[in-house]
Parts: sequence; structure tokens; C-alpha cells
Amino acid sequence: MQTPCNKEEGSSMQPSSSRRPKGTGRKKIEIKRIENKFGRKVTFSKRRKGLFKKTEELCRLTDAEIAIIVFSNKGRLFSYGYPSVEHVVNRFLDEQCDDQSDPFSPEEVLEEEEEEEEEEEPLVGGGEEGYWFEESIDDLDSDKFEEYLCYLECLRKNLVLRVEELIMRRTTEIDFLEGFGN
Amino acid sequence: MQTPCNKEEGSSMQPSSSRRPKGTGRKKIEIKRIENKFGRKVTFSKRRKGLFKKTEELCRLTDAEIAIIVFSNKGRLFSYGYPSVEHVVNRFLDEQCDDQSDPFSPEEVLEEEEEEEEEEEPLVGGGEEGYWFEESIDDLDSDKFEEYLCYLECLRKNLVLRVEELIMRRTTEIDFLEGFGN
DNA sequence: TACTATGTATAACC
DNA sequence: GGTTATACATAGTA
Repeated sequence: MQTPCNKEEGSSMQPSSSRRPKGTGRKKIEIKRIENKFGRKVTFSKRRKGLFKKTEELCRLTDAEIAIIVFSNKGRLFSYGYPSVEHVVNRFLDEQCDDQSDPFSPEEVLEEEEEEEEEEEPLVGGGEEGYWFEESIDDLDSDKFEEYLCYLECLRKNLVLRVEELIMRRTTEIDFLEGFGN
Repeated sequence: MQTPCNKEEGSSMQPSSSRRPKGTGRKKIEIKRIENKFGRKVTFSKRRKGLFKKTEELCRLTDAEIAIIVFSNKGRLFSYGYPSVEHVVNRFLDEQCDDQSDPFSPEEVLEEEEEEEEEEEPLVGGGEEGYWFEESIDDLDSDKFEEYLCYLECLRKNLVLRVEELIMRRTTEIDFLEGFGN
């Protein structure tokens, strides 16, 4: 248990000596492209920081897996992901493949409630999807190493199969569509 | 501008029903996994909504390209992207493994903006084709191990990219055949 | 960059 | 799902 009400104000109480004009401070802005280049850059930096913070908070609070990928208008890449960007992106692509593999699939198959899976994930998650390593390669013992190798090999094989599968499926679906309306 | 103290405690306004105890309302919370299942779900919904809104605002304000992919702890997928999730993910994957073969067109969109690009990605520019190991894993020395790992990782990234490209292509072709540029 | 006034997101409650 | 009090994010300024 912790004390619920130990709130403190960080830095907002000031002796009213050096007050700025009362009209300053945040104003409501319209959500449209900021034309001023410098202002756009400043806003990008501030809001990107806030966005990443909120993303991380959502992960921590709710055990969600999130990837966020941001390219500034200058083309610079910023990304954050839990457990990793790659992991979530792979899972996303996987889902896309599954969705498209069965276009007539019933919408919800995963709506079961009443599940209370617990405990922290081990640093090295096993299985088909939950594999990630935070520790350096050099720190892995040989068992984990071999396990990781196996995982990569399996993933490679699966991806190769998936590529071939997609090619065939694409052909099939195009044939199907052509046979219909066109 | 709102008046800070224009709400009395129950004399003139609603008698009793709509007045809540003074201590209610938002409290500071610790950013830690919410153990209560229902509360976690509620927080997930609210914060996900807020996160997506902020993501969209950042896009609009600063012309950034953003993808955000969220899996709830129940495995449900939510995503948002500008111009599209697939576009940004593809660009991300492209960036991750731009040293490897890229049989598809790499889009070169350089704005008129010029700035010194200072950061450099220390890509694992690892293996080329031609890794085969017949010897037991245990017999490999660590250098070869690491080299092989790089190779597999790069191959994995490329294959993911390839899958993505195929999905996009297929979607485009299907859209074309259906007569809609969705 | 740092600060502050103010808009906004959201925790607790209905 | 709605409401309210409050914590937090951030637009404008220095």
C-alpha cells in the first residue's frame, strides 16, 4: 500500500514578483499544418516527446504491445516499441496476412473474456511470436543462443512459405475477381 | 476562461444528486500495470483514444508520417497511420535494411528542405548470401556465430519487407480490378 | 532552452 | 456511456 494523496506541485507556485503579461501562455490552436517552419519544428519536437511518453505509459499501464513510427517532414526517423518495434510490426504483418488469407472469416474469434494471465514475461520470450532479446548477444549462454538460432531459422522458413503462399493466393484472388464483374 | 470558484457546495445548484464529494476527480496515478482487470480495460480504451487523437494531431500539425500499432493485452489490433500504416511500416522496414537487396523501387522523396543530417544508422551490414553450416552449432566460433546471426536477421527483415510489398501490390491490383482506388 | 498560463486528457465516480 | 475535478501537456513568450 502506498499513500494515495501525496501530491505535490512541482513548480507552479511562484511569489508573484516577475509576472508576465496576463495574456501569455497557452492558447487554443487549430489543428492544421503549421506554416511557419520553425514553429512547426518546435511543435514537432514537443508533441513527439509527449506522444512517446503517452505511448510508453499506455504500454506500462495496460500491458499493450505498441509500436509507433514517426518520420518527420525532413525524413528523420523516430520509433518506439514495446517489446520492440520489430516485434509489433511483425505481429501486425502477421495479422494482415491472416486477415487476407480468409476474406470471409467470421469477424470475432478472439473475444473470450475471463483470462488472467499473469507474471512478468521473461526477458527471453519463447514460442512463435514472443521472442526478443534485450541483453547483448555476448551475454547469452549457449542454450539461449541455440534457441534463438532455432527461432530465426523457423521464422525464416515461415516467411519464405508465406511469400510463396501470398503469391499463389494473389493469383487466385485476381482470377476470382476477373471472373466476376470484369 | 472559467471562474475557478463559482460552484458552491450544495446551496443553490442541484440539491444533492449531481454533487460529488470534493475529493473525487482525477488523481495522480503511478505508471505501473493496472492489476484490476476492468480498470485496465477502461484505461486502455480511454488512453488509446487519446493517443490516437494526439497522433493524428501531430500528423496534421507537422506533416509527419506516423504509424501507430496497438495490440491490447487481449490481442486485439488497433492501428492508425498517415498516409497509411502500410506506407509508414514499409518505409520503416526499408530504412532498417536499406543495405540489402531492394528489388522494388525505393521512393526518393526529398523535400526542398535542407538540413545537415548528423545521425548515422550503424546497420549490421552483415552477411551476404552463402551461409551454410553443416557443422554443429556448438563447434562454431563466436565470430562465425555473430556473422550468421547478422545474416539471419537481415534476411528476416528483408523477407518481412518482401511480404509487405506483396501485400501492397496485391491490394493495389485488387483495387484496380474492382475499379476503386480505395 | 526554460517558464507559465491555459487547454486538454483522464482518474474517479455515476 | 457520462460527468467533474484534477493532473498533465503544451502554445506562447522570454
